Amino acid sequence: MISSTAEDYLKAVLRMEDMKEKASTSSVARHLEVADASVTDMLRKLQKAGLLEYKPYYGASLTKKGRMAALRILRRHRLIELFLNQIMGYGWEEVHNEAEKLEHVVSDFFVERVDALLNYPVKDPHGEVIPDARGFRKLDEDVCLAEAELGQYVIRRVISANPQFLAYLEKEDLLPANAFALLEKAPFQGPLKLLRTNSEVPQYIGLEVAKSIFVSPSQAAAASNTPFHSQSHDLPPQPAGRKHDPEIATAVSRTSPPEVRNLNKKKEGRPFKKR
Amino acid sequence: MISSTAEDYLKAVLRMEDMKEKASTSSVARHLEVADASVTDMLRKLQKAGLLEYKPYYGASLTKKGRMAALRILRRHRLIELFLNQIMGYGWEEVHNEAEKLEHVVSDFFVERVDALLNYPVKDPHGEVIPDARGFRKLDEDVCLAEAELGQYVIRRVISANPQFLAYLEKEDLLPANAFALLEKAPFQGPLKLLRTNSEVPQYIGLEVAKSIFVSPSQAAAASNTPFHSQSHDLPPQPAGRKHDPEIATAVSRTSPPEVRNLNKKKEGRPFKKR
DNA sequence: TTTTTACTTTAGACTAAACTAAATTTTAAA
DNA sequence: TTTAAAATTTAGTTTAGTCTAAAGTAAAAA
Repeated sequence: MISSTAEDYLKAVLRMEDMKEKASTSSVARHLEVADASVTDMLRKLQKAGLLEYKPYYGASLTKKGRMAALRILRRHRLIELFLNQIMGYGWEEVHNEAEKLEHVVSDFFVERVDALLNYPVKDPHGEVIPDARGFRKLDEDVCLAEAELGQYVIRRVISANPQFLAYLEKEDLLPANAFALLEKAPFQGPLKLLRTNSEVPQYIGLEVAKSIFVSPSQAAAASNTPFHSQSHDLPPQPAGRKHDPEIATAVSRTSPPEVRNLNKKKEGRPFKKR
Repeated sequence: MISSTAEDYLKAVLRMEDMKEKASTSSVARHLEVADASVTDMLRKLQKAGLLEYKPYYGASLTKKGRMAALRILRRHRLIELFLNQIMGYGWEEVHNEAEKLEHVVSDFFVERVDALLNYPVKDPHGEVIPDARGFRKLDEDVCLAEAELGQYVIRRVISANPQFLAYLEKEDLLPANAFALLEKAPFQGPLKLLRTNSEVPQYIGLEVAKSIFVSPSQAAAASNTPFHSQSHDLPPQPAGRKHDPEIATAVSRTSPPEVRNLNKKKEGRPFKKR
């Protein structure tokens, strides 16, 4: 049995591998807000359990077994986030912390129930892809807005667990699946000038904000309306080399949208954001 | 902060006090399936925290503070059970174990969301009363079927966490709110002969089974249809002596029934029981 | 090459929650 | 009233997860 603490470590290593960063002791420590020494300890335990390879002074990398365990938690986390948002009436900025707890506790039955209830969604409220039950996932091709050229874009995902930050983005209507034009980038870490599609007034956001937003170019009017279901044109061309990578899922067409309940949020009156 | 382990201890003591049993070290240990010595340890800690009075060799009793904490968990447990049953499509025999985990983990916001989603229910799927947010609860007047006289009854609650046992009761259609006549009681721990209202064939259940079922006499056709909402005639006459007992709730009339989703259960095909 | 800095590991200790075994207190029986 | 049995507490361990302080390693700067 993997403890929920261990699950958090695996998740952190997976996140870093996804970002193509080295999973060093200190970066894991920073992620989990524990002391470096605690990480060394745990990495050794996880290696003993066959969940990752760990070479002293060179950091860790997940084994197949560890990768599956991490993807299992990632799936739970993202399904639960969507569940909280769509069924329980949470705001998108509120889902992360609750999901962080539930993901370790809930039964597999619960998770599969949620999956069915939401009609087998492919993305969570932040635009992140939900791995399927076997750990497959189709990763979007996107770029960080902070590094993007001028042009037309669709927001793919937003990487942040900070409720205030997410609430700000919601206020600015910078949510996954929304389209906009990047008009200007001021020099010297200056702000970006954006124009949302179907909006007249341009808006300005700081570079730090842009660093958390990932986008893909929107050719013509191809922008998808919902972040929750894949469109076939989302599929990147299958790269040639990697035949059996469990994370490149075969395209599955999914149908009807999830049954969305229109609930109000806790500070009543504020209507539930329709996306 | 009260640990979830501590919460389990408080819940166990509350259950015993409800049953008018002494909360002795060994009985708590039996309930929680831990060693007696562990209980001694924990009771002392809980006393230090002001949650219960504990006299060595004579057992424990909850303080006001401890009682509130225990009722809070009880409320969570029962709301979550109903939530799993009504919204997540769990069978009534499946809800207990999942609720046992979730009750410690979920935020207050989640609990209040559930309460609202279920339209402020007063009973859980087993017929147990759900304390309100301030710890008030109106306890049903019921008797154990094993000790009941012959006559007409309504099932009030079923006390068991055993899924097989609960599945058996479901098969026999002995569920909270169902009405029946007790026709015979065979001597020497013999079986009971019942006739369910609107049924032709009598059924026989063992005395052990009857010990888990709590009933109240049904005068005429006064049987309530749903276990989830209080009927004003459920209210027992307010006892004279105890003016400020926080557990005797003032009667609150509650309206529309909860929105029930008709979901199928996991071993698909088996339709969700309508009550 | 040497030194400094940043990162990593080791060692030792702490807390919470559990356990077992032995000692003590209470209760019930002779 | 004494004694045996049952219940409870005490004492000493164990395990998981964390910490701090000190020491070691690697890489960058001088």
